[in-house]
Amino acid sequence: MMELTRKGEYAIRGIVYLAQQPAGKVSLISEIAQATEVPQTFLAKIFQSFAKLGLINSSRGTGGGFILGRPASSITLRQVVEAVEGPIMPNRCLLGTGSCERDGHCRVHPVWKTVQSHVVGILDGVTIEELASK
Amino acid sequence: MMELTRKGEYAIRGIVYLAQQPAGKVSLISEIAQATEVPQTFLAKIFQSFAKLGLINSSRGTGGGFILGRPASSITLRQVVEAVEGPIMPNRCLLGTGSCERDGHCRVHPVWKTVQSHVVGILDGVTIEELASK
DNA sequence: ACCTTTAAGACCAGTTTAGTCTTTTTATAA
DNA sequence: TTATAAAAAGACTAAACTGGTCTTAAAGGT
Ligand code: SF4
Ligand code: SF4
Repeated sequence: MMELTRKGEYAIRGIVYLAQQPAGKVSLISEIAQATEVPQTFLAKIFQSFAKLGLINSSRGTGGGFILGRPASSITLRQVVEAVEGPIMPNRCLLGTGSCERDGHCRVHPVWKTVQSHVVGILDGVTIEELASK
Repeated sequence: MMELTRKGEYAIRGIVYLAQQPAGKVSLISEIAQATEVPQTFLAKIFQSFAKLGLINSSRGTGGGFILGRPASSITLRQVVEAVEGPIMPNRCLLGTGSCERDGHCRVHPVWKTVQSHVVGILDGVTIEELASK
């Protein structure tokens, strides 16, 4: 239960690799894919999601590639995971009112809410900078 | 991310219903399915998993049905969820050594371990008795 | 015998996962 | 201005998983 998909795992590996590069260095997707042992075309998709959210900046053409969009210390593990896997949501009823007609009197509902806030708290407490340090 | 499946949701509803019945009362799968708004044949499968683990007792024939296998206070939400969804496992590398060759130096690994232990702790801290009280 | 009830397992449509492949766009360099 | 380099976009796919259904078998009661 609650397993991270390959996409999430690869996403973390990819952005951590970026954070480990010297400041200002632009990395090619081919280079990142090889270093992180992730299929290149799949990683490219993942990085597109990051770029849309501003987590990384991309540039095309000769000398192009990827670079962190903001300091590694301001990117949390939660942001990376949610960028590719969607919000952390242990049960459907946490989305909003009306998603389950039982949620008024349901005793299980608050348990899932607790789980959600704990997991969010843990992942928000870890930055990519911390993960990148060796 | 981390969403409980229908099977897990239905499993909880079903066993909580059983716990809400008067002591000694045997419930039919048709009755439970109707009360919990779960497809009957699907719920039957779920209850088979419970029976194998001893969480509930089943008997066939006239007068048969399902009854809790042990006190609701000694069944935790974790046991119920894991019975149908498998172990709580945020990432593959938590299964055992060797599942990821990076786990020695990996900084992400301990984060998933923390997530796992928190979620397990929360779900183990909730009994079906608590969920069944009205 | 006959009826009731769960057990077991085959089956299935739809969705998601984990990618691949091709074409297009943008940027640099000769 | 042409060639080259690189990411972006999107179509496509096989395999697995989800959320069930259906049929037959087994066990128990009358
Ligand atoms: S029954 Fe309770 S836990 Fe289940 S979806 Fe509804 S509100 Fe959430
Ligand atoms: S978190 Fe680290 S140890 Fe776990 S699968 Fe990812 S790289 Fe491997």
